[in-house]
Formats: sequence, C-alpha cells, structure tokens
Amino acid sequence: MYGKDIDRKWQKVWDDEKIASFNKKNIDKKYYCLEMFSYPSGAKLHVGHWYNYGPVDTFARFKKMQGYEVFQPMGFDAFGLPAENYAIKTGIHPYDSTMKNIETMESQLKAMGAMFNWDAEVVTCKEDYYKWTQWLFLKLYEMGLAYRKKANVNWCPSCNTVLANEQVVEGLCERCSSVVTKKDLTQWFFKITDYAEELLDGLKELDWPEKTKKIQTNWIGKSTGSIATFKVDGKDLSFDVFTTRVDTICGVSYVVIAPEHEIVDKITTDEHKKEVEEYKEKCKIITEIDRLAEDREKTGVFTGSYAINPVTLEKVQIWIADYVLATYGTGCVMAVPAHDERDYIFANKYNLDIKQVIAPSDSSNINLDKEAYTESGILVNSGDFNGLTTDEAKKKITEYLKEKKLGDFKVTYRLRDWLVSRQRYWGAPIPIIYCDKCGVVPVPEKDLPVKLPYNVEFKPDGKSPLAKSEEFVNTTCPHCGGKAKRETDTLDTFVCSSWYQFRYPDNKNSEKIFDTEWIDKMLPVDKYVGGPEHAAMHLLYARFITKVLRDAGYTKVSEPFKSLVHQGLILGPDGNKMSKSKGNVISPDDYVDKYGSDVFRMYLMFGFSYVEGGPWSEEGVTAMVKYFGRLERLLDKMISLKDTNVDKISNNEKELLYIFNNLIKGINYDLEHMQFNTGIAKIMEITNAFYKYDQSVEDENKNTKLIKDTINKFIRIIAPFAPHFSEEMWNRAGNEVSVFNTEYPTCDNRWLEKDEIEIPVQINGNVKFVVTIPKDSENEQVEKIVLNDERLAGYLNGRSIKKVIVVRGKIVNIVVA
RNA sequence: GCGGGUAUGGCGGAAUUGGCAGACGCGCCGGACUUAGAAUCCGGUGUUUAACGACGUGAAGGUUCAAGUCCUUUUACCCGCACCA
Repeated sequence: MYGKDIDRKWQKVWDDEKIASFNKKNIDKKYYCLEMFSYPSGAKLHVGHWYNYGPVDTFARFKKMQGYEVFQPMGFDAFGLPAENYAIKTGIHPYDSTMKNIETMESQLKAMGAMFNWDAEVVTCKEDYYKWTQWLFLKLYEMGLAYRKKANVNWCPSCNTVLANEQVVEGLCERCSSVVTKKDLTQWFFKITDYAEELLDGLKELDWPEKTKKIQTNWIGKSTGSIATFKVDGKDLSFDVFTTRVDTICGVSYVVIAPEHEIVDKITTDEHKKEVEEYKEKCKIITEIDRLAEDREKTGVFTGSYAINPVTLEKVQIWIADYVLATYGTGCVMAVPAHDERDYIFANKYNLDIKQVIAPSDSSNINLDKEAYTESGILVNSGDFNGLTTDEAKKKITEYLKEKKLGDFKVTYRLRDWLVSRQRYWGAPIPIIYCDKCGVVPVPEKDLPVKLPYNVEFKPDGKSPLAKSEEFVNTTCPHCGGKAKRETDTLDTFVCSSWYQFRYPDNKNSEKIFDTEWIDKMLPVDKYVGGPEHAAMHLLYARFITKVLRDAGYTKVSEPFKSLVHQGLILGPDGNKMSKSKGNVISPDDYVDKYGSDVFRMYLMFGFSYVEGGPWSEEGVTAMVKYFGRLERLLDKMISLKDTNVDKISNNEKELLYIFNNLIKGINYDLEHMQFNTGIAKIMEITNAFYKYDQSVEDENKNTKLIKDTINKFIRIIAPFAPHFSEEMWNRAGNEVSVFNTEYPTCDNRWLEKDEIEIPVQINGNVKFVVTIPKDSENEQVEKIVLNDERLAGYLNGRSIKKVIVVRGKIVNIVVA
C-alpha cells in the first residue's frame, strides 16, 4: 500500500539517479521554474509552503516529461527581522536559529519529494551570497543609483528600525503591527524612481495576473499634468506647484505648501511665525495612523505671505497644511475650491474665496451649486481662455506658461525611492566606510564581503547593533589608509531577494556575481509562483534590480519573471486564516507521515482552485486516501492480468480508449494552465472508466496487450501529480527507472474518430432530446433528421415551427410559436 | 472615496469560444458481498410535482434562436490604493 515508505524508497533512487539535475547541454530546451524561496523564520514548513511547492513541482515534472530541461531550484531568504526578534526573546543567536531552521526545512522539503535542484541552493545569509548583495550595492553606488540623504522616515518603535513605505500597512508596521512614527535620519536610498517609466511600461508585455500588474501600476502612480511657478509677492522667491488641472488655474484662490517644505521659513512673516512654528511641531509628532484617519479634519495656517498667480497675476494667500504631502509632486499645490473637494472643504473652513471657472458643457443649467465639482466642461471667468474645453485649456495654458518661463508639462510618479538602510543586526552590512578626510568611501570589491560579526549585542535600543561592535566599526580608509569607521546599518532583506533568481544558475561562482553569457541563456524565469502578498514589493524590486544589472552590462534580460502565478491561501477548517491563537493550524508533517506526500499534495491540488485556495477539509484528505486505494487496486489488477491472445479490439475497449484519449487532451491543457483540480478530476474519470471496463469484460476476453499499454500510459499521466506512487507503479508494471524520463502522453486522435455523434435538440432554448447523426452531416441533413424524429411531435403540442437553427456539430434549436 | 475581484446543489468546486448548468469529489439514500460490521464494488442524488412538466447560477432588467458566460442597474463579501493635487 502506498505510504511514506514508498516516498522514501523513490526519493533515494531519484537522488542517486540525479533526476533533478540540470544538463547544460540541453540549454536550448531549458525551462526555469521558480517558486518563491522560503523565509526560515518559523521552525517548520506550513501548509502554505506545501501549497506553493507541491503543485508547482507537479507542473515542473510535467514540463520535464514534455521534454524540457527543467531547472527548479530552492533556497532560503535567511536574513531578516523575525530571526533577530526571536533571538532577542530567547537569546539564541540568529545565525544558529536560522541554520537550524534551514536544516529542518530542508529535510521537510526533501520529504515532499519535490524535484528541487539542491546543487543550485542559495542561502542569503551565507558569505558567498551576501558578498554579492554587497557588490550589488556598490554597483548601484557607482552608477549613482544608491545615495544617502537625511529623510523623515517611517520608524517602527518596536522593531527599532526604519521601514520602507511598502512596509507600512495602514499606519502600522507590517511585521509587528506597532504604530509607525516618523524620525529624521540619514539613510541610504536606491533610486528606483529613475526607472518608474520603464517599470510601468514593461508590465504590458508580462504574462502576469492583471491584478498584480494593476497593483504595480497604482504603486508607480503615474500622473500627467503641468508645473506652474508662483512668485512670492515682495520677495525674490518662487515655488512650483504640480497640478493635473492647470485648466482651473484662474480659479486659484490660495496656495498650500507642505509644512516640511524648506521655503516655509523664508516666507513666513514675523506676525505669523509663532503660529507656523507651532503647526509644524504638531505635524512632526503626528503618527502615520492619525495621518491616515479618514474623517480627519483638514487644518492649516496662513504664512502671512502672498503668491502671484502666473496667469491672472492675482495675489493669493500662501498657507501651510498637512493635507499637502512634501514627498509628492513639488510639495506645493494651487487650491481651486470650486473644482476640488479637498480645497473646497478647506476654503469653507477658513473663509477663502471660491471662484468657478469651469461650466458643464453638456447641460443647459449652469448652476453654481457648491456641491457640484465640475470635472470637465468649458472655461469661464478665465480671461483669454474662456470657451476652451478642459482638455484644450490644459494644453493652451501650459504652453502659455512655458512661453513665459513660468511652467511646463510635467509627469509625476507616486513611487518613492527605496529606503534600504536598516538599524538591525541580522542583514547584509552596507559596504561603506566613512573617513574624516575622504568622506564616503565604498569598500573595494577585493575586500568583500564585509563580514557580519558573530559576537554582537543585538538587543535593540534605536542604534544599530553593529555600531556597538568596536572590531566591526573601526577600520582603515581604503583610500588614505587613515582611521575610519564603517557604516553600521544593514540592508533591507528585500535587497537580498531582489536578485536571487540570477544567482541560482551560477551559485558557486566566486569570481563574479554570475556569468553573464550563461545567465542570459538561463533567464528569464519561465514560470514564477508565489504568494500575492509580494505583488508590490518583492516583484517590483526584483524588476528594478534586473534593469539595473542590465544597464550595468551584466545581463541582457530586462524582465526577470516572464510568467507569474499567485497561488491562493489555504485557510483553517473554520474558514479563518490559520493562526496559533485560533488553534486552527494544520501541520503538514502529520499528514505526510501518516498518508504519504502524494496523498497530501493531491488533496491540496484537488480540493481547491489553485489561485483561490480555501478552507481545509479533513474529509477531503480521507477521500484522497480512499482514492489512492482505489487507484492502486485498479493498477495492480491490470498490471497482473494474465496475457490473453485476444487481438480484436472490442467496443468496450474502443469506448475506454475514446474516453481515455479525450481526457488526456484535457489533462494536458489543465496542467499547462495550472488547473490541477480539474486535471485530477479527469484522472478520476479515467479510473472510473477503467473500472467500468473491468466490470463489463471478462478477464479472458480482454485485449491485455492494449490494456497494459494503456495502463502504462495512464501511469505516466498520473506521474507529475503523484510522483512517488507513480514511480512505484511504473516499477511494478515492470519498467525501468524512471517514469520521469519518459514522454508525457498526448491525445492519440485515432481513438477519437467516430462515425456518429450525438447532439442535443432544443425547443425554444430548452433541451428536449438528443439525436444521433452521422459525423460531418450538412446542416440541411441534420435539420431533416431532427424534423423526422418521432419524438418531436410530442414536444410541439401542435405549435408550429418558425425557425430551425443548426449549429454544426454542437446543437439544434427549434423556435416554435 | 477610487480601482480590481468574487457570488453556481447540503458542502468543496466544474463548465477552455454565448451552445446539454452542476464534471470530479465529499455527504446522503439504495443495492451487491458478508452471520454481522468495516472495507470494497455498483446505482441514485439541483428544487418542485403523483406524473407530464415547470423552475433554477446573489438581486432586478436587457440583448440573443440560445446567457453562469455579453450589456445596464443593484446587493453582499474579499483584495489593492487612499488628502497623490
């Protein structure tokens, strides 16, 4: 009986036979199948890992049997906060706990029996990997894409570290859910904004879920508009505003500047100084969560200065308000209360003018209803621009401003540069040295890696743990040889995972990050599968870094992941997300141990639509155990049939082969599209058809040659779904190792040829009966057969036929009065 | 608020291009085997009706010979973004 012993037996054989190895000679048939590597924070693999890796392994084995040279590596995203937090709690060093977890997880992954190429393994916290993460940083520095600046950054007071914008979720720390605050710190950034347009544009050609593309599109947030320069009245100062509604510029009744903007101090008049300073202070201490509060009232203060509208030359008040973001656009906006809801609320509260400049073009009633924010229409109260449509005006007014050197067309992105500094221990040290004489000095490539020291006090106190290690901090300047200090921040772990897909195929290269010529043959990844939670961060960063490596001349690849799939989420039996506190966590190990890896994997593939997931079902597992018994009994019986000398192919056999080949066609389609549930349903249908055949035909009347051939084919069909089980059956049927070195069966059309087909007959769209017609009948012929059918009159009840519609080979519909 | 998605039997879920709704499985009912049970094998199982039939894919309309599928309106839930000028 199938179980874990059979798993172990074949896992060992596969190991010896090196079934997962990659033969470089077949590079022209390469298929790079990649699952997102695991994060060894928890001690064990959970159901989610299995749901990612199991079905994708089925897909990879299918590809192998299709003749592709499959490269399916696995590794560990080993740096990061959870290991460090665990260390802080327990005192166990992150290196030790991580290595132990990796060991456990490796053995679990091996128990899964997935066709992972372990020779290609990467572990991001090992020196031979993070050396190249550091090298990558230096490359970006060299290219001007890594820079340092003082920034008002997101700060997690619990993790004691900076967070990237993407790691702040609804004002809370993504990892620990503490309320995120702001802090001014000098930090390292990657200039991802330089690639905003290409990152947006490149999405078009990708075979990715539309939703994921949409998330990235929103995240990049391209906005096309204009920039307009407002001079400060009575001072030799000016500032730019960004607007998408330059057509409303004649309706500007005040302008607003973000409180953090540097110009604020210069324009604030003495009598408003106190008020402005107080307001700025208030903004500083506000938390992200307060800032995001939906019903938060808009606040602001007048600076005392006035700005000159570049079109109307009117003087308008300059305010500061925190509803204007310093980090978007220019940090200054022109306010048009008549046509912007936010400005309207603000203007009403502080008694500022409201001037309508757009009238609806399509309606006769030009009412000045204050609640109606006209989106588009015809310009009014706008001097020379009156009568233009909004679109015309956007163009004309910007051109007018451009001529006067007071504005231009402008594209703005919401994407911010990527903050990569982390004040934590467990990460790759940033390879930078600070020298009093030479300033910022990158560590020379020959000195890499900058090793992460083992003995460090990593308890958090807001300072980087590395700053407390004298032996780490103190060094000599590579430039002048004088005393110098190292950068003590480490890199965001997303940097580590942004390039791992390049390292797998050349993971032992000690000379270079990877061999360009080889990598250009191996990349891009043909199929990438992982959770949808990485839609914005990891997947965007990896695309960015790929483009950087390309521009640095290290690869020709522009997009790392050609085709992407997100698996769904497996919930607890109660329908809730699995969590220890809810007590609804399913442990894969127990099931694998009890029933074998294939039962567990088959259950996961059969029970849900792959991209949807759903709640765990204990009955579903039992059902799969039963199915394996049914399948094994069938195969064992068929394999051991005594050979008969029957040469004739009976109708029963024709029917069986017809069903079999028809379903093979569907299974190939299902696998190609990762529709595992329907693929398995079809395997069950084949099983049922075999049972039916077996019951209908006496053993001595069976064409055993045909049946045994078909069974061999069937075992190969099942192989990717239940690899251990199938290898065992392949062996019992007297075949050589391994079933995975055989070709995946495709439909044999000879068995599908039929002289007659059945098509349904509808009356007014409702199916009434089925007629058998000769294959390839002409429509007139079909109509005749149907109209002559004796059953028809009974359904007509005397009604007259108005029309007969014949859809060739599909259906007949009779329209009656 | 904006953007995207989902909704199908008692349950998980099928239906690839508008063409037999409910594949496959669970559960339930029945039969065979058995002293009996378990296991196994076979059959039935959308609702309603005695039956013919009628109705049926969140709700309401529409297009079509034909709609789960296309269009309009709408409800619930999920996800993403959220003062982005």
